[in-house]
Parts: sequence; C-alpha cells; structure tokens
Amino acid sequence: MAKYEEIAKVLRERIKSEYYPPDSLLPNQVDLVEEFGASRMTIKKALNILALDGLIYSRRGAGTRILNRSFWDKDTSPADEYRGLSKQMNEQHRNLTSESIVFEIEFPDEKIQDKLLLNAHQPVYKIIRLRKIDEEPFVLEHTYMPAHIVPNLTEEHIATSIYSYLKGDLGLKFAGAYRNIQADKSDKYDQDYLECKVDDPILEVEQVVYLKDGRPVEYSRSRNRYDKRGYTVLDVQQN
Amino acid sequence: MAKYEEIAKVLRERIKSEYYPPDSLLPNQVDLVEEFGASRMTIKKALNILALDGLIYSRRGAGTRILNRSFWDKDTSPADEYRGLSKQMNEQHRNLTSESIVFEIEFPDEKIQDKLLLNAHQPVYKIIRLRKIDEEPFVLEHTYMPAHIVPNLTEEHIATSIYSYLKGDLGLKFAGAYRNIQADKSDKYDQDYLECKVDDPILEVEQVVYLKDGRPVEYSRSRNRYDKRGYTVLDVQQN
DNA sequence: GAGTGGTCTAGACCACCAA
DNA sequence: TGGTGGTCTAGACCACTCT
Repeated sequence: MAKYEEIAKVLRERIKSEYYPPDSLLPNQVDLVEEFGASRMTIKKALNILALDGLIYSRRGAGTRILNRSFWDKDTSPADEYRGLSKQMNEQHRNLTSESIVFEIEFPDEKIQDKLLLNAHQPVYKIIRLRKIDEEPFVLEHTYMPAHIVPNLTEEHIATSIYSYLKGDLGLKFAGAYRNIQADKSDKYDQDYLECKVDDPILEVEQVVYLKDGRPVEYSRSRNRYDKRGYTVLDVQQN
Repeated sequence: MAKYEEIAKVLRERIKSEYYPPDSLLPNQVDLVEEFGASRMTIKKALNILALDGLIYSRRGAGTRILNRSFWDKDTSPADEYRGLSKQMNEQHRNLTSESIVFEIEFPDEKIQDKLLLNAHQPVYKIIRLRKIDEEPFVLEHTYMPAHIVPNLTEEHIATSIYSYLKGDLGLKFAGAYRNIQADKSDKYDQDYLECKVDDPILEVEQVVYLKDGRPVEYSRSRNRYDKRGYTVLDVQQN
C-alpha cells in the first residue's frame, strides 16, 4: 500500500473516531508533513482521497475542515454491488441471504454480446438471484458473466458471495463500473419474488463492471424494492 | 486555469475529435512531458482528470488507453441539476422551457432547517417549477433556497436558469452535492403536471448543494418521469 | 501581513507488463 | 530486459483568507 494511502487511512480513522471532531480544522499540511515524515505532495494526495470521499473540505487560505457526516449516514446504502454487497451488510450486522433462482449457461443474445464485448459463440452464465435482509426480499438481480473469465462458478458461490470468489479465488482486479439508474413498473417476476404490489415501482440499477485489463466481467440489472433501497451519490466539484 | 487543467482540456478535445482514436494508446507520459513542457507530475495530474471522467485508463507497464465511449453517450443524461440543466440542453439543441408553478418566500419547517442548516427565523424561497423538453414535461422540481444567500431572486430567473443567476450575477462558487436517488409512486401533483398515469412510477433525485464556503444553498427534490429520464454514474476504482 | 492550501518542477526509484 | 506508469521528494512560487 502506497504511503499516501496509509496516511489517508490513519486520517480517516481519526475523523471517524472524532479524534478530529466534525466542523473542526485539520492540522495544516506543514504539520502533517512533519508528523508523517512525508513530502507535502504526498500529504496533499492523501487529503485528496478524503476530499473525494466527502470527509473533509479544503479551501485555499482557510484550512481544511472536517465535514458533517449526517447526510451521509442514512439507511440508504450506495448500491455498488461489485464491491460486494455481502461485505457491506456484515459490517452493519444485518443478516444477508441469497437465493439462487436461475443458474444456467447459455449463448448470449445481441444485447449481452454488445454489453460484454462477446461474440455469439462465447457462452455466458445467466444468474438470477434474490437477496434478502433479515428474511425480507429487497433486490432481484439479473446477472450475466462471461464463462471464460469466470470459470467454475457454482451455485454455492451464488448463494454466498460471487465477488469474494472473483477477487479472492480468481484474483480478478476491478477497474470500475458504468451504472444507469431508472425507475420502472414492477412486472410479474418482481411481484412474485420481491413480494411487492402490482402498482409498486421498482428502482433499477443497470451496470457493466470492468476489469483492470479492460474486459467487461458483468452485465446486470438489479431490481430493488422502492421502499427498501435507494442510491446515494456524492458529487465533488473539481474546482 | 491551472496548467494541468489546460493540458487535460487539450487532451480531452483530441479524444473527442478522435485524433486519438478509441482503443488506441495515448503517447507515453515522457513524450507528453516534452510536448507540453511540463513536469511529469503535472502530466500525471492532467491524465488523472481524464481517468476520473472515464475517457482513458492507465495500467502500469502497459500504457494509457483511450476508452470506448459507447456506453456513456446514451440519451439518459446525468441529473446534475446544479451544473445548470439549461446549459446541458442547449448543447444538445433541445428546446428546454421552465414553467413557474409556485414561487413564495416562507419560514422553513424542521426538515428544511436541518438540510439547509438554518433556524426557524431565516426565510427561504420555495420554488416549484416544471421543466419541459420540446414542450413535453419531464421533471417537476421542488426547491428550497435560503433567501439571504440568494437575494432578489425573481420569477424571471426561475423561468430561465436559476444557476446562471447564482454563478454569473451573484458569483457563487459550488463545492458539490449530496444526492439520494429513489423510486416512488406518483402523487396527484406529479400526475397533473408531468401528465403521467396513476400507476406510473417516479424517479426522485433528492439533493443538497453546497457552496465552497460550506454553506448549503439548495435543497431540492426532482421528480422525473420514469420514461424520460435516468441517472448515469461512472464509478472509477481508486486502485 | 501572516498563514494557509494549490501548483509546479527535476529528478529519482520502483512495480508492472510485454516481448 | 526495456519501456511503461505509480510514487515520492525537497523546495519553490503563487492565490487566497482572515484579521
């Protein structure tokens, strides 16, 4: 782990433990240079991470302030599936379970070929799974993954955590994801599995996840119960 | 404008004009150092901006590649209202109009006080406006703004662009925004103005926008027709 | 005017990828 | 093994805020 990441980690913990209280000023960059034995560029890089996380905010001439995290700590968690939803939930001491509904291998149709940059002869896994928190269903995931990138996927991985298999066992490294978020009407499928009413809306998160080498590894549509899940975004202006 | 921003701007134009074609490699950082007469740290900073925008992707040892922008160029535009929706639309040669439905000044209730960090005696503007593209309604915005930060707001500003008034005339500078995106059922109000059906869902974007000095300047809920508007997010992994 | 963060440099070392 | 990007330094200058 890089030095600036280490420093960011230490500072993040100090902020979370309120060793640096909300609304107070962080020590200035010169002092941090002394404490961590790093150059100022490195300190700046560490602070930049925390700024992108929305934990601090720096202004030229005025210092660096710890932000209130009140808005951030809502019940609505960011829907970044590929970081591993199960990890998020464990941290919150919620009981997350997954139920495999469809687990097949098939040849991709045109849409899937386009999203995953495949041709018609490269098979994909088709997975539909229902995820529950404390026995209550909240999201129905329709997932496609190229079989040659994710070999030997089993129903057991699906019932627990797909991403711990990808990251841990297969050693895949992720570059990021494109997401598109929309509202939609619920269909018969949603109503059955999510146990929602006919006129309940659905929050759909469509995403393509990419590996570091540029290959797409997942295309999925997550259909969330509108009363159980939101999506939060922090937008930090560059200037 | 900083040197690294200038460089990023030039490179961005080269990518958009396909002077650097998609999937090809960018010149390496040492060559860019020569071309722009900058240090490598500065070049790296410029490339970092483009990476956060999802235009390029760098890998140690392998070079920096121009990404396909196919997924990005969808009809669904990012719902970052505070950058000025009217500006986005002009660029796309669409005819955006705004209709003022409510324009009042009042004392904030507890929720608004909490979101905008106000007390009960500090008045706020309450604005409801309907926005249309080519005469078709697509979003109904419920907006609150502190009157002392945004003085002399008029119905004319609301009918055109609030943010050009804030940025241009008042010279306000923005730090960023927190957003929460959810699906919801449409209420009578939505149905009337957005001309949607009783069982049509709504995509709601709730946001608090902050100024550079840390003061919140807007709390709003944007209720979007589910068939007219989505929200796209690019998530770039830090490592 | 004193103190703060933002930028920039020239050079160095290292980790990684590809041939 | 050679070329690439990632990190780090020590110091410098500048823009801004606060009082």
